[in-house]
Amino acid sequence: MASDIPTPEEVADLLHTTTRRIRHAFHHDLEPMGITPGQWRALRTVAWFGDPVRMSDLADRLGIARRSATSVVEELVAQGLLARGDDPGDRRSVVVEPTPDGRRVLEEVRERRRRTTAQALTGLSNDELAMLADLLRRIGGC
Amino acid sequence: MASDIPTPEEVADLLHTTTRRIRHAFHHDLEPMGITPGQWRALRTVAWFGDPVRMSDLADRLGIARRSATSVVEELVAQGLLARGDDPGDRRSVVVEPTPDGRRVLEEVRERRRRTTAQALTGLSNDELAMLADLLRRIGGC
DNA sequence: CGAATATCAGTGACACTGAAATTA
DNA sequence: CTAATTTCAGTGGCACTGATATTC
Repeated sequence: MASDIPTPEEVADLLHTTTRRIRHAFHHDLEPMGITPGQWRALRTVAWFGDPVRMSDLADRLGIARRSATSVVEELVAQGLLARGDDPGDRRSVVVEPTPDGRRVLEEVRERRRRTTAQALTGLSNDELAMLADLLRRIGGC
Repeated sequence: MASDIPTPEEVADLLHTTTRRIRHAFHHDLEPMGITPGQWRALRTVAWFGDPVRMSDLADRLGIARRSATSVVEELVAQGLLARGDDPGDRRSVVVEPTPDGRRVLEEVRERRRRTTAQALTGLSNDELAMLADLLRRIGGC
C-alpha cells in the first residue's frame, strides 16, 4: 500500500509547485546564456524538427497559440539563434531553422543541464523516471 | 520493464505541458466565479490554516515571495472573499481570514472541481494517483 | 469567395527584485 | 541599532484573444 490516496486537488497542487520549482532552477541556470526557458523550449523544438519548420507546425508542437509562437521566434531571431526564411511551396508560410549560434547554444545548455534539471530529478531512479513519464503522458494523454 | 528510460529533459517537459493543460482547464472552470487559479490557491490556503494567518506564513506556505502574497490577498479582499485584520500580538503583522463569502466560494469550487480537475486526472486509478503524488513529493522533496 | 497562414495590438495571470515604512 | 514584517513601484515570463493582410 503506497501512502494514502491523495485527492486530485492535492495532485494538481503538487504538479503546480514541482513544475514551478524546476522552472525556477532552470531559469536561473539559463540566465548567463541570455535566454529564458520558454525561448529554450522553442529553440529546441525547432531543432528537433530537423528541417526548416513552419510557424504553425511549431506552435502546434509547442502547444501554444500561433500568435505566441510568432513572439518567441521573434525574440530568438533577434538574438541570432533562429533564422527565418520563405517556404518555397507556400508563400503564406514562414519557416524557421536554428543558426549555427543557435545550435551552439543548444549544445551548451545540454551540457549545463546535466548538472541542474538532472539534479532536480536526482531523487528518482531510472525506473521511477519512466513511471513518472508514463503517468504524466496518460494524464495529458489523448 | 516500463517503457524506455526518458531523459530528465523529457520529464521536465512533460511536467510543464501537463501542468499547463490542467491549469488551463481549471482557469476556464473558475471563470464564471470571477477568480483565477492563483487566487483560488491563496484563498484555499488561508482557509487551510483554520485561524487568521499572517502574510509571511501564507507566503511561505504558498512558496511565493511576500510581496506577491500582498498582491493576491489584495485582489481577494477587493472581492470580499478575504478579510484583513491586525495581529493582536505584533503590530507589524497583518492577518487574513476568509469571509463567509470566501468560504462559500471555496465550497462551490470544490463542487465544480469534481467534474474538472478530477476529469483531467480521470485516466489514473487511485493507486496510480498515490504513486504520482509520491514521485512528485520526492522530486521537490527535501 | 471561403480557408489557411502569419502577424499586429492589447491584455491577463503570476511571479520576481529592490527600496521604503513601521514596529520589535 | 539591527532585524522582522508588510507594502510600494517597477519588471519579467509566458500565454491568450480578436482583428488584419496576404496568399491559397
